[in-house]
Formats: sequence, C-alpha cells, structure tokens
Amino acid sequence: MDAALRAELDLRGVSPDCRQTIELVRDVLARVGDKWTVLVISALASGPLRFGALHEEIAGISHRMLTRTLRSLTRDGLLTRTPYAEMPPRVEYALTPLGHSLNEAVSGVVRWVQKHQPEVIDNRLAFDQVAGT
Amino acid sequence: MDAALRAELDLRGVSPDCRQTIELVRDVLARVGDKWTVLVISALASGPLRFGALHEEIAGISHRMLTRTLRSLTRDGLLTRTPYAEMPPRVEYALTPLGHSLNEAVSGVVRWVQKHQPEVIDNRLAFDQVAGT
DNA sequence: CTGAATCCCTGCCGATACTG
DNA sequence: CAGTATCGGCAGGGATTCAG
Repeated sequence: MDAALRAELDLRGVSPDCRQTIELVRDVLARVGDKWTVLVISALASGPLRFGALHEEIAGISHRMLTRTLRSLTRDGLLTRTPYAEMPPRVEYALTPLGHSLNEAVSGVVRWVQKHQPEVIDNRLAFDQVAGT
Repeated sequence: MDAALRAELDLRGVSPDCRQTIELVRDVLARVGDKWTVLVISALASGPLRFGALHEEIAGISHRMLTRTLRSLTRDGLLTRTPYAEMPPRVEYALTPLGHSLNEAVSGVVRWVQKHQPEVIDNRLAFDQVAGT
C-alpha cells in the first residue's frame, strides 16, 4: 500500500487542481486519528446507544467533546442520530453500514496495539536507558 | 474487537492499578493517530531513506516535526537510525520488523479511506446542505 | 546534511453555565 | 437529558537560528 498511499498523499509535482483531493484524504485520515473517534465507533459497534450511555461508556470524555465527536461522525455518515420527542428527551446513536466498515478497518490497528504494546514499552525504556547515560 | 477494545480501554470499575496499563494503550494508539507517523512509516515501507530524502518525500512536513517524529518512532522501536561518520553527515532510517507489522495494520485503514473517501465527502455536503437550511 | 533550541501563535479541549 | 456558547489554559507544530 505504501506506493498507493504515497501516490495519493505526495504533493510533489502534482497539479494544483489535484491538491484539493489530497487535502481531503488527509482530512478523512484525521478523522480516524482523532482522539475520540475510535472509542465512539467501537462503543457503538455492538449496538445503538443514547447520549448518556455513551458518556458513561467512554471513560474520560467530556460532555463537549462527545457532542462534537458525535456531530462530526454523523456529518461524515458514519452514524445516525435519531431523537425522540419525549420528556425528558432521548437521542439514540447507531453505526451506519459505513461506520461498521470503518470499525472493521480500524480493528486491525487496535489488535496491533494490543499485541505489540508491551514490546513498544520495552523499547522506550531501553531507549531512555541509553539516552539517559 | 469492540468488546476487546472496550475491555482494554474502558476505565469504569477497574482497579486503579490497572489504569496505568490503559493509559499505555491510549498512548500507543496516539502514536498511530499522530499527524505524521503514518506518512513516515509508509514512506519507509519500500526501503531505507536518509533524512533529506524523507523531507522531500513527505510533502509539507517541517524540519522540526520530521526530526521529532523520527526520534519518537526510533524510540518506540519502529525504525532504526544509522548515522555514517562522513562529511557531510548522512543518516539512514529504516523500518524494523515491528515497524513493518504496524505498516501492514495501518494499511487497512488507509485502504478504507481511499475507498470510502468520496462517500464521506458526499455525506458531508449533504449534511451541510440540510444544516444550512 | 542532521538535529537541537528558542520563539510564538493557533486551535484543541476541558470546565462551566445556560437553553429546550 | 441533550445540546450550545463562552472562556481560558496549554500543547502542537511552524519558522528560524545555532551547533556538530
């Protein structure tokens, strides 16, 4: 994929007209790299949840950030927002098929992290050991 | 993976002793989410490159950020740094096996972006259309 | 050619308070 | 309960300069 990726992302020598497309790719990639996106997606992977439930489910996320993340994910078509006109109000969020597909793609990275995390930690310690000499 | 991910990342009701582990997982995930990490990894996927070459290859990265990214990736054991005592100096960076494995994991996400990016763009336009009413 | 250090500014994000 | 608006701290990252 490296060649393909660079073909998409490399800005050198491409027509100015094409740069806009590249910006967009970066943009979509940034969505995945977002601090909370992955957590929200994975929280919804097993089924729809309402706002409050998500807030409990995802430890450490602030009210504000959950709102923003949900809004932008909805905007991207990764999840649906369905409000119920009740009292008190209730809003349910659910993954779209697109959202599910992203979840699957991301799961590979999550598994990598789970598998190799100890190794990375060790490497950091070893590195700092040498640097600290 | 959703269950597994939440099992790893969810902070509710876990012993304080375990939270440290969770912090580390987030930490490693952040490495992947870093703005430049993926680009550097993919640039090196096809073979070793020296600092200057990377700087050309990765459009838009600043001198400072390339240095920092390379250093932290080296620290994580994702790539090796081999300086040559010449004049002028030359330093080559190459992916380690661990780095290659990460590259493969990430490639799934990159492919997802490449495939679904147009769809996401459309969704955004449609969303803004309605919102702008 | 690499890379470390400094300066500085922008934008993210948490806390808080207020609407429906 | 769900969402918006405002403020403020602080970190990311670019430009520049100095060193080996």
